[in-house]
Amino acid sequence: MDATILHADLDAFYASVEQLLAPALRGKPIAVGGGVVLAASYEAKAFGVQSGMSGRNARQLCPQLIFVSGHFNEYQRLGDEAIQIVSDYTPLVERISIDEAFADVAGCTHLFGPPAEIARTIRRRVRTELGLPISVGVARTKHLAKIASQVAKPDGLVVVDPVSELDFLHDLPVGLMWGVGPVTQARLAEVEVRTIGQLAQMPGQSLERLLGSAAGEKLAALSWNRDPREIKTQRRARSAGAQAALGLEPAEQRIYRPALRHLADRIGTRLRARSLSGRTVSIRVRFANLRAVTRSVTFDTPIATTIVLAEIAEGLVRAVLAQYPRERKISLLAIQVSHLAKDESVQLDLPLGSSVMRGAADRAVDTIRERFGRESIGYGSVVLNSRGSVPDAFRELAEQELP
DNA sequence: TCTGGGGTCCTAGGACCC
DNA sequence: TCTGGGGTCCTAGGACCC
Repeated sequence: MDATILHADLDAFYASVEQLLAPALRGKPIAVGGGVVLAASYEAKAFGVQSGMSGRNARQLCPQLIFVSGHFNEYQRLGDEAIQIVSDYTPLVERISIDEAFADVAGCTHLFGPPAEIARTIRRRVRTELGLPISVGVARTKHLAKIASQVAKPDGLVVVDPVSELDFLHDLPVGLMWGVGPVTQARLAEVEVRTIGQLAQMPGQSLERLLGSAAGEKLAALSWNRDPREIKTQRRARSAGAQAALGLEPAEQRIYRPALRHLADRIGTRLRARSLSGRTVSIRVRFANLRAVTRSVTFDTPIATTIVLAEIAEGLVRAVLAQYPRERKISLLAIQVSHLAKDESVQLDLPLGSSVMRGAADRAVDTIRERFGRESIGYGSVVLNSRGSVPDAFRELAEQELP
């Protein structure tokens, strides 16, 4: 089998877009965001600045760091255009996020040349047409292609020849593997496993004892480059959620009620726009000490109505707070809706009643927003504009396309 | 290094059914 | 009164990814 899987990944995407838009920022350490670093340029990463980090910490690591507020619409547009360039060569494209996609070019090499040639063309076009650096990995499997693009960064191309796959793979650190994060890495380090080759040498049983059966089995297979995953052009959303960091607020109804309504509103709008609804509603409450508790309920009938979602969530939050009476402050609230299903005939067979009225009210709000914008009507963002909050535009970028 | 917001998948225990 | 085994679903928590 040939190496026909490409993994294309825009480098330090948000930061690169900012440097593209403002040439004065090129070559300088910059961070998108303010209170929180949403993205960092390579120059900033060299100082240890990472996304997710608080702005204060980032500034400590890199005093000359330049903060810029994001051009979120540009991220969406340029991300779409980059993926479009990949799609010019094959319909088998699996978009992973705004700035990253897999592609299988097996069926189009007769038109465009060998995979490595296609990868070079994509990189050249993204550079000349969009002005952005993109790294590409080419290999026989998705996992290896993804690792290859990481190794290729920044602004590089790595092609893994099928005859030397294991030579390439086995010297690399385990942290490059899909599914190995800080916890797994630490557990492996305890048994002196640091490279993928060392992982491959571990007996399957001890690996499964260390990491659990699913993870152990998966990593064992990946370490020998056995990756059964195929390119999925369509993926089905399994949940939709929203969360808000509150800074630190009293655990009182006047705080959590409007916050939950706002979150329920965000989720409800997205679900209804796709005719989706979900049977399970989960909430998450994080206390002052960052300990988080989740509660969920599952119903026979699916839900997508804002006010129903909000009321269920509020009930769950109240139950949590009653269970932890000593926790007087909360730092985060979240709602998730899962067990999603497409609504075929939403209200048709429901008896007339309050839920129908509520659904109608939601659709009216949805319509008004389509016409006049999201801010024109709805639940105020009362508590949500406090310290830790992030622009709505950024949230929208993070949302997965619901099918 | 105490950190935002969007997700996916896995595990372990318990309820319940056959 | 004590006892099996398999399967499915739900819940709570956690690891991981971008």
